[in-house]
Amino acid sequence: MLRSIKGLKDILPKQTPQWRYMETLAHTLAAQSGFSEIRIPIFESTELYARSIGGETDIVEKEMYTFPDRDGSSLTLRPEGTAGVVRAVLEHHLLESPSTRKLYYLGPMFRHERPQAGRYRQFHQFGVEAFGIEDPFMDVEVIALLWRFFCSLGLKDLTLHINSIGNPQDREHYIQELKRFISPKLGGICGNCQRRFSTNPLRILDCKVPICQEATQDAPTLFDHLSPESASHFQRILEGLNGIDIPFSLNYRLVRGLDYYSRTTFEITSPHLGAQSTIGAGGRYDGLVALLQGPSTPAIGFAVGLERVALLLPEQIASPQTPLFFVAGFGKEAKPLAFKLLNELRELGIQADTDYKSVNLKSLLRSADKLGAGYAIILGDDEARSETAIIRNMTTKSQESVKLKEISQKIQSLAS
RNA sequence: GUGGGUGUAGCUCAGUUGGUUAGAGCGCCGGAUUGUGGAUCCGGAGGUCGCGGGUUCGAAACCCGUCACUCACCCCA
Repeated sequence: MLRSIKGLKDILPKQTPQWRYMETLAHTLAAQSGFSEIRIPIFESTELYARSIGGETDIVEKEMYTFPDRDGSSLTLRPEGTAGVVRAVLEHHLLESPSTRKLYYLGPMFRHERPQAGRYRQFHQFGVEAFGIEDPFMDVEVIALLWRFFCSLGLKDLTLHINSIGNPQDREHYIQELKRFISPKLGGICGNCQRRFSTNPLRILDCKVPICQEATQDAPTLFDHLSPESASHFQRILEGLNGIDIPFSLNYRLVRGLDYYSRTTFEITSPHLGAQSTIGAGGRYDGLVALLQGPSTPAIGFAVGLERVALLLPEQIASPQTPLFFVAGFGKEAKPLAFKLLNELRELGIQADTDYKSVNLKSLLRSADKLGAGYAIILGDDEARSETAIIRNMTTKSQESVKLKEISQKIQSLAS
């Protein structure tokens, strides 16, 4: 049997109502907060991602779907949304107008990772980006939007983790300090962390191996090495969150995996998921626009992993529906008339269906029942001869005979 | 990339220390008075037991390999 590609998932009819629910809410809440939708391509030049995400990161080193175009240039399926948005913003001069400085997107991303609960090779993100504002209230606004999105979906037991990783200079100083601290303990930490010591020392802080956690227990914190500007910026964000009653957990060990992050970083986790418990995360990336040869522009954003959110949603999403009219036409004479009626109902905007597989009244009504029809329109040869049809209410079982000429009008009044 | 777990009907799963026609529930189709659904009862269809090899008189079961799925490491949304 032909199967889908590893790590790619079909979203089946049973699940699509959940997805529509999430997507609708994303559009609504983003628009409420003044974000405009942007739709960017699904692949870009490899260089864009390599430069913005960082050449040393796992994403760029081993997770990108990279392929040559016909002319030999290297293209990559987008592994995240921010880089493409920044590229588009610069290409179309969107920073010039206040109305296009706050953007959001929704769509699939691609990373070649080993699939796992809540981790797929094609996954969907809802993300926002706000450009040009350094004010801490902007950080709070973005976090508040993320928080509101999850609360509106009814998600429970969430934790907002927040930290400031400072500006690049702060981090440089801190990394030196951290290395000095860990250096004498190097023999006593896990092999992974020994490797990280030279590649990405910050990551040692959030290693889950007990011996590493113990070794870094009294390590200096990045928080204590923030420049006065970064520290006060961060302080004002925390005050802002308190001011609007968003609970948070300070997590001095929260590091982000992409190179472009600076200062504020945050993530929201759920205890009901497996190892991949982060459902939304983001932070500032004040240096990225300039890195991509734009004007020096502060920016902040987040991304939500929609598959992970879907895992937390109840299976049944109640969607208010208009009643379904099931047209049960059978018999040589009646069937064409029934089809005509079916089509007419649809033209009128009424939800109507039938089942061509069922040939007698019994099986037609069974189908009507299985489809959850509110009414069945019974039209057999007897009715055809008298130019009538029977409207049967499937819940009350009451039914009445109606002239074909008047039936669509009658149905219209029942449908509303 | 590394490790663990699991592969039997459309779905969820039984299947005894290896033993002859591989089962159940749900779902699907049909019947129970000719043109009236759901409940009940009865019947039916549907399976190369993931695939390949081996052990054996005999393998769904044991062994080896392989593939797929899955969870975890890693990483991240």
